[in-house]
Amino acid sequence: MGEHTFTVEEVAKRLNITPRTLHYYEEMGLICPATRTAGGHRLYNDRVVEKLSRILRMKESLGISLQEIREILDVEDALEQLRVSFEEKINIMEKKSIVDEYIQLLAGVIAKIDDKIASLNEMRKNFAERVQRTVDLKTSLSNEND
Amino acid sequence: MGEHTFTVEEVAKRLNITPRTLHYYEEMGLICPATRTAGGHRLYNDRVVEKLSRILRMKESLGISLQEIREILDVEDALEQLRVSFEEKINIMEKKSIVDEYIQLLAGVIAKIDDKIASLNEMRKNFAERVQRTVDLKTSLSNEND
DNA sequence: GCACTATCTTACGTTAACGTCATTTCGTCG
DNA sequence: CGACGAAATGACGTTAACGTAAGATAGTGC
Repeated sequence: MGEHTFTVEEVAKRLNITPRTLHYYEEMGLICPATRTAGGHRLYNDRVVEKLSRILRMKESLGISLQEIREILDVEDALEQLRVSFEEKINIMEKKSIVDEYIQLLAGVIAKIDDKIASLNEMRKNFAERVQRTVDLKTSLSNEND
Repeated sequence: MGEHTFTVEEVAKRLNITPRTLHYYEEMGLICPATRTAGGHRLYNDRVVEKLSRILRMKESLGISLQEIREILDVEDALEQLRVSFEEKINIMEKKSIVDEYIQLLAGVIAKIDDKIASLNEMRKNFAERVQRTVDLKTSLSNEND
């Protein structure tokens, strides 16, 4: 029952990026391969591919840096650790601090997303108006040869 | 009835950028100052400031390069020329070609905007769910000290 | 076992979008 | 008019996010 794994090239092709990008994201501490072959070749699984596609969406749509993405992922990982070892009696205040940090962070991200959506809607409207005026211009151009 | 003009620093402060950015955008052919003083100091007017804030919005919200922005602005300028000298009997086919090019270009931009908005909405939903789960976790943490 | 292609690691190269001097000239205010 | 803070014009520096090339292994099909 070994889960499905992918080579570097398979992942790259699937996400429409290059192997170099995978290496780079690993250098930056954003991801790490699920495992390696005896010879040292990287093997990824669905979980990592999912994470990667999230990273790419954040980068592309949200336009934030890999550094900022890393901060989000780091807190998420800490949170995951917290869920897994939930029963462990590590300092409760410390747990709460991680949770609060995450909520704060995401609140900021969501606010940013909302701003962006609002701005994009405005731009869309603006561009649509320009297109409309240009279509009108085109119409009047057609009536010019009479 | 000379229109209001602004110095480099005034514009920079107003748009929250640096003078260097203004110089750079001018180098790239994105803008040019309305006029200059006898001594060569740049003077901007409201029109240029408006254009600049559009450029910044495109860059920030749309996340496109200055190069792509320039292409849009170039076609807009050609279109403006066309409106101004509308009566001139320059080749009608040429006019139509400019108009069509602009409509094509903006259609692409608008499509991109729509994609982006859709993607951002998805991400927003995803993040909101994560926040919700984390808030739940926090609640269960509060019940831990009993 | 061998040929051939994919990967690995290391390291230097590249591009966009400015930042940061340095030097010189300009605008203006007492 | 003299000083002093902006502005101009080079020109080199910087950073993020990869690209690219090289030399050495690893994986794979026959």
